[in-house]
Amino acid sequence: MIGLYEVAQAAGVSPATASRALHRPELVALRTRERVEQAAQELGYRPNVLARGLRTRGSRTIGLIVTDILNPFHATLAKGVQDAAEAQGYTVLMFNSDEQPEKERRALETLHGHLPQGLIVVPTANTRENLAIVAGVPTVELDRASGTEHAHTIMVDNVSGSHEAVTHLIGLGHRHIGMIVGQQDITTAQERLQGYREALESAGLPYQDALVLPGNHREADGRLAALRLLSRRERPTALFVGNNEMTVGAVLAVRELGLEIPGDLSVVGFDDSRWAQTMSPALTVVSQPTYDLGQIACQHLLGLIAGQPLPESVRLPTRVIYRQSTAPIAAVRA
Amino acid sequence: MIGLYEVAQAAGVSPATASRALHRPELVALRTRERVEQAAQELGYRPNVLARGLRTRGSRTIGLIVTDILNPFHATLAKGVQDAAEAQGYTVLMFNSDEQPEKERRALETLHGHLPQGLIVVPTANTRENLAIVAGVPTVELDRASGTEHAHTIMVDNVSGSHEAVTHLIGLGHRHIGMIVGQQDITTAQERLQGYREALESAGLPYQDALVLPGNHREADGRLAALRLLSRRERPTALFVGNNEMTVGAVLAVRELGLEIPGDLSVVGFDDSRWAQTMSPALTVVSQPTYDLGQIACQHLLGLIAGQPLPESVRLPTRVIYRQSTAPIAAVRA
DNA sequence: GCGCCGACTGAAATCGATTGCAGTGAAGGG
DNA sequence: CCCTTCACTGCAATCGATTTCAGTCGGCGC
Repeated sequence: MIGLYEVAQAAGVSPATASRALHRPELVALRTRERVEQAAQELGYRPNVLARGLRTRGSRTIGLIVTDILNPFHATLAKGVQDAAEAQGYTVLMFNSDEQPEKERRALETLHGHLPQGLIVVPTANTRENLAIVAGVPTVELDRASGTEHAHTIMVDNVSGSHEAVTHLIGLGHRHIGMIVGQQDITTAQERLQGYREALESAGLPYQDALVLPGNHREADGRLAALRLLSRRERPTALFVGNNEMTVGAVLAVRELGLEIPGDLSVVGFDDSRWAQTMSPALTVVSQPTYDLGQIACQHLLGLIAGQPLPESVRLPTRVIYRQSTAPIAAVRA
Repeated sequence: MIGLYEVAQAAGVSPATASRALHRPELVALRTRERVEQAAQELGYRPNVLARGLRTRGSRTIGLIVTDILNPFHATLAKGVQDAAEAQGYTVLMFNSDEQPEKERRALETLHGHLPQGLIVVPTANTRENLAIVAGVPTVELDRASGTEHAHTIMVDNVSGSHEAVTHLIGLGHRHIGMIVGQQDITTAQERLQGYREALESAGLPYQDALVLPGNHREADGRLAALRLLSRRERPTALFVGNNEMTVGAVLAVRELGLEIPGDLSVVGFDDSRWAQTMSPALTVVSQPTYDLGQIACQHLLGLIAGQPLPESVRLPTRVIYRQSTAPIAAVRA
């Protein structure tokens, strides 16, 4: 392994000078610096991040914990974070919590040993307690809030997105609008439900508990919830699903039941995806600036690390994309 | 920060003994060990991975470079690798090359500084040269081969999968079978094309260059290639697409042209996905044991690190999943 | 009772990079 | 011509964990 020592030898200086030449150029004579730089170049010197991190307590590493890398939403977040980190010379240590607080805890413990300079986490139900493990490390919560006081959060405007989507359905004449929503221990699910309720309220429609079914964020849950909801005597004419995975399940359930979209049922999903774009009919969705969310979270974190004053909460806008899965209720009645 | 020193103090021993107590228990008296363990527990001691890695040159870290984390295939590989690594107490440093040799090189350089104990890479076109950066580090090539001599590779049986898929189409009576295939600088693309050729040959059908169009692995390329192929005077009656992303593009192109699947055209894709399962009609595909591929690659690598003798090349089987996107040609003629 | 063995423990070196402090030499001012 | 100053460089300590080597101490055999 080529170490600083070898470079120093080759350049005929001490390791101390070599070190300075490479990252504090102003402290070293020009000629010396050039010799060192050339030696480093020729030998293919790469600093040992471990040694440097140990000494400076600054590993130029940040941690990222997402809940499910197989979910394209999270994969996109991760890419946003990574790209932003790489642009600033930071390395990302990524972990999956699979939505399990216990796995999240283990990930945080592992991470802690790597002395990360910052942390981005998509919280699970227990994140507030788990974060104690990395107390003192600048942290940004992404997509959801853990409830920790004064935590920095980067989220989207779930309430508005949800509100707009449901208002759209109401505008099409729908009065019985079902919702499949995530567990209420997660802020995104709470907020999306809130948007649904507020939209109904704005339109003077009653909120019916029976039309709202919870699911555990995954496809299978979405399918079961949709099957139940659509088997009711008085079937909803529209369905709003609170996340991307459950939307897939819900659409499959609709097909199983032999219902036509949007003829028998209008459907709106939360979070756009290639699947939503290419299924037929293409799905109307509340889209989120997912990649930006990741990038901004990372930039925000790097700002925190640098000690910049930053707002505690950032909300990015959501936007409804109108496609072919929603239609006026008239079509149904006809 | 709680270091080994603090633990040692609390237990009334030297750091040396504390260190041994925690990971070489047989060298320490039982009572001492218990005191140290309890102290570590109470103080919430977590070893500093940097210091340990520096000293032992074994960071219990492996590197992973995939070409596109947004591609569910790669995300699944990554998850397989991560799960296997975590099970053995290894941490994964993941990078994206975005199919760009230059980004791959940078990733390798960064990785090198982290002294990984092993490396798993999905090669790009230049990997053979780039790997010089981490010479000496046990490396496993995943999904593709870089061409490096004596490299360890974990791949699927592309030739068979491709062969079986095309033979299936031939069996349905298809004689003009188009193929959209990746750039030939990547082994998977070469092998899939080879399977296509061999299947034709086995059936005594001629290979027609004009029916095979290359694409750069992405959706847009698949779409363009399909548009070209399907606009020919003598339109193919079946289409075999060599990877998942291009398949999406191809299917979109088919829709644009107003063709029915499988009525006007049978389609087979390579690599299963949720999209393939839920599009209508559901897509016939050559499926790969993607998650296993990642897991096995990781286990293989950990085996190499441990110095086990292992075969240089591992091939996992592919399997054709017959769904609704393929039909007898009779239906077309009728 | 003496000596030896073995089980444990601790001091100190080590990994590689960084950095406070001190030292060197040359230049410049008086 | 001497002293100060400043630019530059090197020594050595440091980060935290591991590991070699050299003890220490009790116990056991003879």
